[in-house]
Amino acid sequence: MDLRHLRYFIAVAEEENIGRAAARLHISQPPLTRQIQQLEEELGVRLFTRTPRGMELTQAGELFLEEARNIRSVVEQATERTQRAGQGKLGRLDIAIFGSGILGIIPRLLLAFRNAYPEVKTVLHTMTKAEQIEALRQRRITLGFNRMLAPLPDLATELVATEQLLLAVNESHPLAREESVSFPMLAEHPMVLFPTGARPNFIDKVMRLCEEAGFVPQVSQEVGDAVTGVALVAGGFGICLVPESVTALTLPGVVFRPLHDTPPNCRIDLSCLYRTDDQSPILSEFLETVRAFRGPHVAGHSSGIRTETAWDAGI
Amino acid sequence: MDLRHLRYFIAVAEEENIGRAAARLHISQPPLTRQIQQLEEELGVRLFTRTPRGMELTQAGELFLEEARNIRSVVEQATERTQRAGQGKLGRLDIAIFGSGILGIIPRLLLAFRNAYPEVKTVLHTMTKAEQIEALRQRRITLGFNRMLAPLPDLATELVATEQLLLAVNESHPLAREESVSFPMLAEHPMVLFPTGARPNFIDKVMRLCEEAGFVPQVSQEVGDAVTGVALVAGGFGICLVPESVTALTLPGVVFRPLHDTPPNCRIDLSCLYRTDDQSPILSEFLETVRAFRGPHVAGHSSGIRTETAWDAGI
DNA sequence: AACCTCCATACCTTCAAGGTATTGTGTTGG
DNA sequence: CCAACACAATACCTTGAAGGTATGGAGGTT
Repeated sequence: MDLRHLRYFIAVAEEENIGRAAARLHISQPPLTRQIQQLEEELGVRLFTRTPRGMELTQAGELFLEEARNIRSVVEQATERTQRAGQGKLGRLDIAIFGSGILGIIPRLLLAFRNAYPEVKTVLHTMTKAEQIEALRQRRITLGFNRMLAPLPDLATELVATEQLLLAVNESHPLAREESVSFPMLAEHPMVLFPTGARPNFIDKVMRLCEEAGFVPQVSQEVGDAVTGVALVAGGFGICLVPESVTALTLPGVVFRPLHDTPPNCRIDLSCLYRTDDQSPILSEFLETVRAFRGPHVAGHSSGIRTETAWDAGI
Repeated sequence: MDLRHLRYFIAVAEEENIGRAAARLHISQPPLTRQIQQLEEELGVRLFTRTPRGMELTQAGELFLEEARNIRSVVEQATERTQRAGQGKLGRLDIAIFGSGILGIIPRLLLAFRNAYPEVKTVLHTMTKAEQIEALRQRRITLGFNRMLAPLPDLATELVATEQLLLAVNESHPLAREESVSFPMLAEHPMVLFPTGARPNFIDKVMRLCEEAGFVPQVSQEVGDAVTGVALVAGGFGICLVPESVTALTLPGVVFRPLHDTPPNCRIDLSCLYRTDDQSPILSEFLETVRAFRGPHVAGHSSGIRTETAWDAGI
């Protein structure tokens, strides 16, 4: 049995006349007669009683008509859903974020994507950079957000945004009295650094900037993520350089101060990471959303900065 | 798209290898490759990613696999249900019964049929003989139960059973003192007759039997059905001849007495009536059940009596 | 009786599914 | 590093079934 048989059967059942049904199907009458006979033979069931006025459904035929219409609609829905899946409009996207990634840009980006593609279920996983790379290679996730991603042969990156660095200080700290601070002013002040773990990371960036400013920072503590770093600042452990998105987090006693006289590379990137061999249309659509989102939000700061450039600036 | 495409797709998706899938489908590899390409092209969706180790489903392909399996099972169920419908094992049977038909044999017959064909929904309609004939011609019912059915060109009958006649009398009536009664004893006693309506009917039978016994009955009242007749006997309106199945109905003050020295035609038939042109397998199965049921239950009384004979004996 | 309207049958044509042989492309093993 | 292997893709041929035209045959109507 074929879907063609069902289409023909439905037409004959509705027209109650083979000739008219054949016209509707744009075929001639004899083949249609044969297809119906064939269908009846294959099922072993008389679907029509032939009357002088045409074809009349038997009770079994009535039942089969309902079933045939049902099959038709199930097939239609299946193809439609599959096509939407093929266009990246339906499905599932597993995304990894890092610890403080829930602050700032990422949630707004995810919201924009979910509004544009409501039928794509996004699943968030919190992972470190190394875990993200591992998970991408094992295909447990499709995309990861992170900073300072080194180029890898099997993984590609797409810049999402670049952010300013800000100084987080305790309100009782001498530097809190400044409107804004410059790099050399940071020398001699104990500094909280993050994250621990795989290099290169934000620590290297800070170390290099300090070095360029002519000093080596005093490390008071190394911690896992920016949120913990700011919490230590609140506790008086020292000062801490953070990306601007961390200001979304307000802790009592902590104030943020901009940096002045900073070199052009004194910005930190936020990128997403994915398999170069991933052809998933959902990923493509997500990356399109990222590009569209990056335009209005980082224009003037980093528009035109390519993945490679972001990396070069990163270390 | 064809059901063949779905079958092939499922095989390839399950084997993750066109060659093995082709072997499983008993075709060679190249046609299968082409069918899959064709399916992808028609849907406009890549369903597989070709790897050196075989075929791997894309996300859209995973979705389509679920859909394809679903379609397959829907089609299987549709054919199976249609086949059962074609064998008369699934569907609906509209049956008409007459007023007192709910007494006696019919409910037992219907129960037997429902046990044998649990998926056939039987719908009962109470109709007079004339209404049954009309409803059969309009196809509103498939089968009617009645007594004393005259042969009609477009309708056929099947004898279900023959029943004895019994005398229903009030317990205070003189005839109630007899163990059994003979026809001549009925003369002079006012008699309740039924049913009113289309002839020939039970009245004609009773009138003829009285005539053969040499008297014309005194009619005290004509009523619509046996139940009303017996109710009038309870009320003292007179005596009433009824088929034996009416004894299922016990009314206070009414007793039933057998008739003795009765002629062989002093039995009343119960038959079912259906269209001669009705090919419905459900009807055939029902008639088979009737025949099987008639055997053990009326053996010795009327086995071997054909439809025509029943009628001949009826009037 | 002639005609009309159906469906069914006979016979031909064509197109696509299936087969065989082969190529191309990655991966693996010596 | 080359040869062998495994896989899908392509080229080309064969065949079977779907579709077309012409016609038959049955039941009903004027």
